[in-house]
Amino acid sequence: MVLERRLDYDFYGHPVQIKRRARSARRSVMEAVTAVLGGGLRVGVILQGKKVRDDNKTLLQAGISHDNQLDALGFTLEPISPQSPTSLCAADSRHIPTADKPQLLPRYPSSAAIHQRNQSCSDVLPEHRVTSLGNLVDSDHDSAPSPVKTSVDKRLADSRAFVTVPEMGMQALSLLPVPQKPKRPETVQRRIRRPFSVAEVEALVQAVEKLGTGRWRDVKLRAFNNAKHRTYVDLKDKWKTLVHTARISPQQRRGEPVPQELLDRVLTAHAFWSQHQTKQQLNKQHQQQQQQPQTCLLLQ
DNA sequence: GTTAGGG
DNA sequence: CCCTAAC
Repeated sequence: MVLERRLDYDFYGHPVQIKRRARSARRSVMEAVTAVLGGGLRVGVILQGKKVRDDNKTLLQAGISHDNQLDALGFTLEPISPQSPTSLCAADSRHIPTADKPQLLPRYPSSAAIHQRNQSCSDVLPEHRVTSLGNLVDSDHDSAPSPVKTSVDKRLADSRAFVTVPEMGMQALSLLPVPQKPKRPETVQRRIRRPFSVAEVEALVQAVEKLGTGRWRDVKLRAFNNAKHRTYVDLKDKWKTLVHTARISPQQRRGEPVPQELLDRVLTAHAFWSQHQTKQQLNKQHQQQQQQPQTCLLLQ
């Protein structure tokens, strides 16, 4: 179910169409609601007098029986704790400057979100050197400054309002109008961009040369086990761009130049493992074709 | 949770 | 980087 389409932008400011599905819906709703309320409130859900904290838990897990009517639905509006680290890192301001007043619209609607995303709040990374061929890429200085753990226990005490809506059923609630166009859909926290250093590229190339292009989990564990901000998906993506970079003319490349020697190794490894994958697929097909007659014989 | 690709 | 269908 495609909920909406919004304009996003890639690194170079080119508009990109992104399909947003149910998984992203909750973030959007939270942003819209908080925007309407002025950005100074957080929204909690209350069912049958019990506060629903963990969205991943079922109502039953939250201690709420399901055999009752969902007529005891309510919500809380609480001020965001002033202790919450609402400050943003410098690298976070990627959005186009407008007349908006960011101070009135905190990027983080909840402290939980802050804890999830704080990792991205480190600034430009200092360059680090490769010391050995093993786990050369570490992330000690990459990891973001540890956030201040705000106590969430006093949130209930800070509640300013508690409203129940017994008349409103689930259906009506789901139809509550949501602002069609939040001022800045871009408010969805996105990981800060962290260009791969030459050292990282070196580590990636060496790992792929050894493991191939279909085991990114292992590549991550092998060469980026200490780089928390580099997921195996990131490594897969980086390899893709490396192959592309190696194929285009040096004049078209941007960013910190990658030594040609590395790019050559990229192409070599890419070619090698491509054939490797093709061979394996052929073997697979041959095995299947050879098994077919056997099963036929067995059936006869 | 991983892989693999398009966006 | 993000998003997600497939596995």
